[in-house]
Amino acid sequence: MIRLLIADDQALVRGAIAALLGLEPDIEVVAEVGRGDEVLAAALESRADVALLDVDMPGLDGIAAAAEVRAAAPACRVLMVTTFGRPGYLRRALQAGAGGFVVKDTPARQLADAVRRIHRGLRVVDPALAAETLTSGESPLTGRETDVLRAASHGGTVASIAQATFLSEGTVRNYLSSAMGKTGARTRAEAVRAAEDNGWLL
Amino acid sequence: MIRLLIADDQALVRGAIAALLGLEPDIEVVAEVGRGDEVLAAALESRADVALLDVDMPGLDGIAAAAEVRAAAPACRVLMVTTFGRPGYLRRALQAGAGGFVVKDTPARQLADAVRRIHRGLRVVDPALAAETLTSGESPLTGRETDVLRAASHGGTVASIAQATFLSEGTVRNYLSSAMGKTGARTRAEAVRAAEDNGWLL
DNA sequence: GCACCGCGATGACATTTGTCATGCCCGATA
DNA sequence: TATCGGGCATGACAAATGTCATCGCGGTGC
Repeated sequence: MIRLLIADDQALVRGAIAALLGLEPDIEVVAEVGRGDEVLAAALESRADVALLDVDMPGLDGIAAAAEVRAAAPACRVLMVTTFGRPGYLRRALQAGAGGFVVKDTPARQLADAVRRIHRGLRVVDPALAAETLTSGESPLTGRETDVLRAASHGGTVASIAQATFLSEGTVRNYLSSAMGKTGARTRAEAVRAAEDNGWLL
Repeated sequence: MIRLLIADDQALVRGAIAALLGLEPDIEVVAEVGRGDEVLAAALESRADVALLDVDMPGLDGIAAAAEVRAAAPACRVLMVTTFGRPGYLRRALQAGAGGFVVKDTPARQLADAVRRIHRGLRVVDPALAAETLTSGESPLTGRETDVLRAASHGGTVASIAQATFLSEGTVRNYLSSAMGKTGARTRAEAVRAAEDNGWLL
């Protein structure tokens, strides 16, 4: 019997996945949570064998939650599930100790198999996403560039970004410019979008 | 027996919801599709009583699909499901003939009840979202303002927006400026975000 | 008919943004 | 140690963006 923990912020999806996997004879759903910062406690208390974690969650994102689980409950393996197949997500999830990574538009019947593979210690990675990750490479953005771009992602002015990052306005413009160069964007908004699509802002 | 059609672009979610509702004794899932432009044909062919439609789908968005279904298969009632509780979505969904509207973070067990209510011709609307919709009001944006803002939502320059909308650059700047005024935004990107959050760009 | 309103357009203007040359600091390397 | 390179920071300058006043056109409604 595989003891499974499910973490997803959308209650409907969480419950539906629980119902789907609950139909499997060898899987038992022992915990369901809707926030990243509740994952670890639930994993410990329920003694789950496998944790199915969504990347986008309030409180703590799924990748950080995966790292927590791997550190404090090494017996519990992690399978990440996400809506967005972003190269950077896959890379960081695996670095955080996740055993697998699937996107939400994979066929439903494959999910149970993925859980079983993870439980046996095997790796499960979407092949297309893996290829994309390998070709896209790691983030070319430097630390401050990432900070500034993340601050810019809400759409504010340079002045507000400068305040948020404790930098001079000129410096902010500089980092934005350099980030735009590296992403091939002609606009700040394009750069933000490109970086988000690659998962470089986490 | 309620004959149910499920439309959602994420195969995993679609399958999981099918599994969840398939457990109900009085519900039978008779069709599953992953694109908006496949909804109508599937509804007709499967003679579904209720269509469960996600808003975000490729091909044709769920609201347009709902209008199609109501026009060509009036016997099939529509329940919209969405990730984002945007005021404008609810308004337009109901105008398109949907009988109900639920967000994906409602508890899973309520979904079956919602389907039954819809089947009986009742209305199902998330109360919090309804309140937000009523207070936020209809879109204050004029047609062209919406067009320009939508074209701007990808982050391009004024020149590219002008090309895409067949307008002069000055005119584009004017519409952007006026949209920014109406949304209370200080930046084009902020205006885009505000309009998206309200569902005004659909 | 006439006022009104949304749409499309223009040009001038002040601000904001993006680009560039430059300098500092620190760690790596010859 | 001397030098090099990369990340970090700044200010000046050019280009783009946002703002404003104004105009003509075509419907709508009184």
